[in-house]
Amino acid sequence: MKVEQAKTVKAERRRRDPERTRQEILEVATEEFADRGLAGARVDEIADRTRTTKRMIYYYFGSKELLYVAALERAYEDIRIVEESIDVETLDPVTAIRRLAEATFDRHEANPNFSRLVSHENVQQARFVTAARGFPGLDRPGIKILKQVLERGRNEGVFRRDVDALDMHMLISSFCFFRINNRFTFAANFGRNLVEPRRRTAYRRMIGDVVVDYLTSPPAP
Amino acid sequence: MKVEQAKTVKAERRRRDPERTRQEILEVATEEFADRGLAGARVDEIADRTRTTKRMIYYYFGSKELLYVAALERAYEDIRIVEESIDVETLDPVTAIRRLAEATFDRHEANPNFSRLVSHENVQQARFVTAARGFPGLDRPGIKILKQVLERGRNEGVFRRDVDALDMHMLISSFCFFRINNRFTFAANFGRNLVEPRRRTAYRRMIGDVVVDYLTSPPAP
DNA sequence: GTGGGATTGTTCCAAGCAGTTAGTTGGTCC
DNA sequence: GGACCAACTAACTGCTTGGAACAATCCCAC
Repeated sequence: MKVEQAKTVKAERRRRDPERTRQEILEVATEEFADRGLAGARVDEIADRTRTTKRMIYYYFGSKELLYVAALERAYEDIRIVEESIDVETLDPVTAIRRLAEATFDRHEANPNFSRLVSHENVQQARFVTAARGFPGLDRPGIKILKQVLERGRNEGVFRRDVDALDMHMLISSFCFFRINNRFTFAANFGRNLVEPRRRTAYRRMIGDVVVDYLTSPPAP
Repeated sequence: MKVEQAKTVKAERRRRDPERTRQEILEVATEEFADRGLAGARVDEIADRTRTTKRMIYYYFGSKELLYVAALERAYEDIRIVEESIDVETLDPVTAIRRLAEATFDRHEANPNFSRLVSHENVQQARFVTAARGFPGLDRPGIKILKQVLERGRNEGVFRRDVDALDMHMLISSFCFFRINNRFTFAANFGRNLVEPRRRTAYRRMIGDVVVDYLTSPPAP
């Protein structure tokens, strides 16, 4: 079915469009690498699922590794774009932090390939995230916003003082990441589908509650 | 250096010891698979790092995949052993849940290869955790304990009522898992080493606080 | 139009790798 | 002391796969 389609499209081509070819390779590669990792992915397979040939992959990206890095970079960019769409400044800190948590939650949900690529990276000790110097922005804008909100909360006396922005980011990310990334083994081990639409809202609220409850509790002596 | 050592040991051998050979293969394989995943791992490499040969791997385990499954199974067993060492029954619910969170935290810290293997599994959609039917115990004992503690807390009126044991397990695991598993990309992106001994205690307390604060807050209307 | 750089297609190869074949050795039981 | 078998070794095989060679074709500037 899919193959048939692909073939049909393939037939009516031979119009030049470098940008589109590049994009298409990148898209297929992202999926393939997310699926199987750098070692598991097959360049031939990527080529077959594209409207172009293996030659083009090497023409545009040079090597399998460089293609992988390109896919990684794109994934990081994609996930960062949504970041600043919240008008955090006008909200009270408690609502603001909840919104931020929910935004992270949605982002992970919308971009499952991101988690999987990151997973692969970690498994090989972030060899390529580290290697690609000048890697897109380091997520910093998101952290800055977080920092501001935390500070306002502390100044207003509603947030505890013993957490910083990176800790908060970690708490939020871990929950969102785990829910997407580990849904398979979780389902296999406990028979619960973490991603089920029915549960989505509940978990979204849950991470919001977790964050708010934690931040608004006084630290233990 | 390492190679030298290995060679020396290799020289003084040819004593038969099947059980030990099996164990040694399994140990090296666990590391190799955790490092590189099923696709990335090399059977030759595993053999080289053992005091035995590739043929033995096939002799004892049959195939690369079966060896992988064996390693996975062992990892799950290892992580489950520590589980019941807490005398949760005698503690008040708040302390008990904190202890449970800390135990999970310690377990992940002590067993980083577990997280990595699980990560690989998820990346390939838990093909093998699912395949190996009768997979060791489904973590259930841990969940049962959690359930009891939550129930007692609810009965005593200190815990909120809108969370169940699996949700709690997920919240706790996600934090502990992320800290170990994503430490590399986190360090690369934010320059913070999550695993640094200096921070260990802080994060251990943090997950305890998070859990307790969340559970003891009244749910939003 | 046409020359030449930018793209795309086809074919092949050498290395890498899972898995095998064919045999050897050590130990145990009689 | 030798028969038998589980445990072991080494060398090999054939397939897969990243990558490169070598053309062919397109299309824009002039």
